[in-house]
Amino acid sequence: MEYDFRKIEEKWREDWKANKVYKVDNPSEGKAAKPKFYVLDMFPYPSGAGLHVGHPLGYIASDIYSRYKRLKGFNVLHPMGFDSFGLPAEQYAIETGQHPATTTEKNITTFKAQLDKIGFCYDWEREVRTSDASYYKWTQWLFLQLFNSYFCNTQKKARPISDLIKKYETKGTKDFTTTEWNGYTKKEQQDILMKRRLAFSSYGEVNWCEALGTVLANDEVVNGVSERGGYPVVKKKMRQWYLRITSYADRLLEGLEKVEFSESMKEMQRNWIGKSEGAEAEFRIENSEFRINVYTTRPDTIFGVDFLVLAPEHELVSKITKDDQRPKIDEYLTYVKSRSDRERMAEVKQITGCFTGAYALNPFDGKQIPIWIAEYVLAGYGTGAIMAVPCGDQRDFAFAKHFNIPITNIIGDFYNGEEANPTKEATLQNSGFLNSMLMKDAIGVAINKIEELGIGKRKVNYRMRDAGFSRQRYWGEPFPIIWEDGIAVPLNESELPLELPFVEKYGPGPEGEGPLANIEEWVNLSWEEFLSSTSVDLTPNLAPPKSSGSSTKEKGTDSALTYGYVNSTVEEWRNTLQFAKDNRKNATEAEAIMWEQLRDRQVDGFKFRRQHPIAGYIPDFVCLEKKLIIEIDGEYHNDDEQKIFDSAREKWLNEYGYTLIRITNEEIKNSLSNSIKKIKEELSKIKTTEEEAQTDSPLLRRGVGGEVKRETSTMPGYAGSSWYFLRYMDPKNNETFCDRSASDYWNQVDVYIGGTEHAVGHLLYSRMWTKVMYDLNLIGYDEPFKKLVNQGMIQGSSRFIYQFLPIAAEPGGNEIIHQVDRQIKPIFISLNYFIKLGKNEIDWKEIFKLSYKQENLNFNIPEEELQYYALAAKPIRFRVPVDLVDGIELDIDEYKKRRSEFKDFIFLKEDDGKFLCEPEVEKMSKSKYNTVNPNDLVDKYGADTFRMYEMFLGPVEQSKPWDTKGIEGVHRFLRKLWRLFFDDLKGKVWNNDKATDAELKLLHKTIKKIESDTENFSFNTAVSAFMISVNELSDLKCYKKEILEQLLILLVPYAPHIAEELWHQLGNEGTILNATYPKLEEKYLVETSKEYPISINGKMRTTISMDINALQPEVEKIVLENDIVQKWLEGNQPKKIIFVKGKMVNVVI
RNA sequence: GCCCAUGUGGCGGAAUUGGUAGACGCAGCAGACUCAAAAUCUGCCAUUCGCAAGGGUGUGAAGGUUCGAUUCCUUUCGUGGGCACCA
Repeated sequence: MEYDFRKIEEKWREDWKANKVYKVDNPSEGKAAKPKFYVLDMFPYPSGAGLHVGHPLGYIASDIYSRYKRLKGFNVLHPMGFDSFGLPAEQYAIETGQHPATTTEKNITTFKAQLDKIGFCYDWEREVRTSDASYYKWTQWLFLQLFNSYFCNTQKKARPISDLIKKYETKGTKDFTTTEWNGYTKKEQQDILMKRRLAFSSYGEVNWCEALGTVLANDEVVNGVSERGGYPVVKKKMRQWYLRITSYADRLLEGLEKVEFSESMKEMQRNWIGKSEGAEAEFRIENSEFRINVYTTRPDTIFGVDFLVLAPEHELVSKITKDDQRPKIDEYLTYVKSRSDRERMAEVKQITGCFTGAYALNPFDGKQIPIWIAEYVLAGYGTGAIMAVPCGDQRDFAFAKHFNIPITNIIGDFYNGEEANPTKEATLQNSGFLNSMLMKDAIGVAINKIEELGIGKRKVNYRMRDAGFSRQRYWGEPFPIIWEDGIAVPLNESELPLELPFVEKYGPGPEGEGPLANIEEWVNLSWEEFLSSTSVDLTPNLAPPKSSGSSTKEKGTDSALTYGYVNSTVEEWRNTLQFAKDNRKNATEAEAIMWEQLRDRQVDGFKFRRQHPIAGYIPDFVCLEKKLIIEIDGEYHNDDEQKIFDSAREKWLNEYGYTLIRITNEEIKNSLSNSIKKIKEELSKIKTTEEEAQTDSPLLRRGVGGEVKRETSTMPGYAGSSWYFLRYMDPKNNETFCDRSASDYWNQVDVYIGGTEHAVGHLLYSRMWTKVMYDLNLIGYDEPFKKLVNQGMIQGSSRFIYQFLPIAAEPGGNEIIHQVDRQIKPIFISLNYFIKLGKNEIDWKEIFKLSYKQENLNFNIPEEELQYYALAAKPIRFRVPVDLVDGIELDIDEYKKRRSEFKDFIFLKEDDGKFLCEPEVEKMSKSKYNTVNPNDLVDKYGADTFRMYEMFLGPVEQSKPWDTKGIEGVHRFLRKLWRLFFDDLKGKVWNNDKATDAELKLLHKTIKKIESDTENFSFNTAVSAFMISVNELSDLKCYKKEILEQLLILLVPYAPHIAEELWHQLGNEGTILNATYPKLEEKYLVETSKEYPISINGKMRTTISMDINALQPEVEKIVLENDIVQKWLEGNQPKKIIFVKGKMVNVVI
């Protein structure tokens, strides 16, 4: 019986699928739950190119670990999904017109088929896709949680924005009083709140390309022009959404202490957050009331300040520049403006700057300090101004030298005049009250002094900025936001998901807006949407007003059924709002008196609004919390006809839960207190639930008329990936993003596997979201990933060949005098000729001659003509597809078949007839012709071989170039394993014999090694341990079920198919995945003797077998009797004998 | 410029806390089986001197600590990745 891996693997894949062996259940209530374990891969972006061998590396590692944990008795969650929103699909759509949803769907199908072939244990019922409306509904919902939250600086956590509003309304802040707050317009209030929301809108600079009419990502801009087309790109201010991740800077730093990430990963995140502690200090400017605030981490060096530098954009620049310096400053400012950020960053060597003519005064000794501006100081960091200490900072030093600014030395011998020394260990000199202090001690002293003098304060600074959260693109989550007269109004939860509308064209909208801006009917809400998104019915009365003359008051004119304003279009609703506005200006005397009593929460703290439309009706006063309406009635209400209207209106209001009380003009004028008392009584009578009490005005949601339109940008790629790990726990829930019981059970991701490229982006954002969700009590933990394993990148191994096109040139000149000459054929040269050329060991003339000779062609070009060709000879480098290369040898015939234009070219081969390519390691990518498709390898060797080979390549964390060569070895191993069970000739060889001690020792040695290697993600050494084990079992001719069965269980995580097959061949029922992991029995591993290495002066010379329990005296005796040791001693006594029990012996001579 | 990682045979890579450098595999060489090939099996395989026994040299380079260093320290060079001229 042969190892027919194709049949076996297909059989078991189908069996596993049919029996749902990978289905993972959340624990049902009351049932005792197994311990959980959550293994997560970074889900892929389903690109059109499909998987290449680099992708599965991490997936195989996580699959092995998941299966291992399952065998160890855990309930393992190991899901997979797709990060399916993103730019490539949109670009592809622009190029081909295919809708991103279509191509994405297609790509996912390909990905899934590829993944399934490798035999991963995903429970596909838990698959998530970020571009599915059922998924992004919750991305939008979470965005609204961010939008509706603020960061409380005292509690250091997110809290509902309503808490902040309450505070503003009742207590005020240091910036405004309660009265001021209540007096602000809604727009003003919302603008203030926007400055605190965790998801907020603000203006920011983007890369704007006028020619393409679009905003570009940083990597789409190359050297100041667009990558596509090379059009100029400028900075443009646009309204953008941001996440206030800076508020979480400290907690993101602290959180790193309690997660298992690699040190380098933590370091990268720390650098990104860039926390620095220092001080802000004020420098007075000579003869001026202005002061410059600088931020410094080294206040100890303050006596070494020789100049100040402002960022060119600093607001004080124009104010302090002296007249005689102004032309120069202006010139410099023009220069800086012409330079892109990229240029300002790129040219490190070039020192530029300009003196303002103004001087600052050192706050401690009053020394005059010249003030400069320079582009190396950035406006966005710190205060945009620095104090320059040339003896301690290399950049400041270079600047001082360049502009001949005298340098003060405050560190004595530590400064050599040649370069700056940023030490903190020097003893300070020339430093006033800090003299003779150690710099690192002086930092604190200096800060204290600064604070004491009131010229500054201790300050913590962060490099990290708030995260841009909007993209002017189509293929992303639409924002659940409607703009109403410049106010961002969130959608109701019931309106989610806000689905991405279908479009035909993906081009940018007007003014750099995203493609969604082109869809008018989507941007401008329809009346139905407008209605459905409000919290009350706005159309109680659809009948139109009779005539324009008499219908501006609420009194109807023709029938009892007409009692309100008509709202059947957005336009009409705006009219109603306008009427309400007008009404407020034309209050009656009684209304005015009453308003003075009701405003500003004077009545028992309840908020009243006046002339505030409730649907098609505008009451005089309304308290929305209690749904209490107060009408101030004039005499016409005594009119019979009006009474009909009034009672009909009241009935309608009652239906909507409103209470109405009427007070006449006279009552107010005669007895105001009675009227108020009446209102108070009514207020206390009405019982409202907490929820009702918090209901916002329906108008808060739908503006005060004017412009109403949807947000047209979409969310960035990391929106969906910031929380997907939670959705896997409860993927189908339509009531909530993830049920709390599910997130409590599965808890944190125990092991997260993925590449380092996400070190600062995705990992920081998802950590932030998790913290927000935790603060808002949506989940029970504030770090998403307990342990992170970084898989290395599998690089491609490209192959290059060199071509020589014979183009003749005039001697001494570059001008080409002949194009391709018919007489000389184009030539490809094998690698060694190229190397020889580089070393001038051969020249082109010889290459020509050799090539012709190789092809048996007559070479008849005169020598004097030949030199023209040689002069112009420059080899052209070509990539060749790696699948045509064996090692570095190119299959010329196949290559000529594929590239027919080369069929008549000469390929100059090596002496042994081989044509060699130049290898180079690069990123694996389709465009570099160096991708290897896992499917091809699975077809050829099987999934088990492929899995084990990927692991065998080296440590998971390490980057390495792909090389298919070694896969044979792993395949041989599996076949050798198979032969322990079945022999090609003899058939079944496994038996039920009792295992010997030696065999059991081998088994348990293997268990120990495999278990610890798997636990430590050292899969490459585990594979080699399997090989050793199988080799030894073969040598022992051990075909015993007792041993082999255990070995199979160890092997399941690595090679699940063959393990399952042999498990069943041994007569077992049910999947091997439900087997129990072998238990290590130390007793089989006990050794009695040890082969000690014997070193002479640290150099190993021989080994001696000794009792494991032997002690120093007997060991010394045995060792000294040894012939080899004797020889080295040459009759002398050793100086010392070092004996480490169980390790080694070293004889020192 | 700064930060992180990394450097071991022809190749991928092994080597608990400092304790036999090169496990395992690939490639290569020699041999067995075979009409032959495939498959399989056996042996050799860092380098150098030597017939051998046995030595010398070897973990990017140079120093250091140590009885002993691939491992720890200092300096330095190369490669890969990240960044922000970040005060």
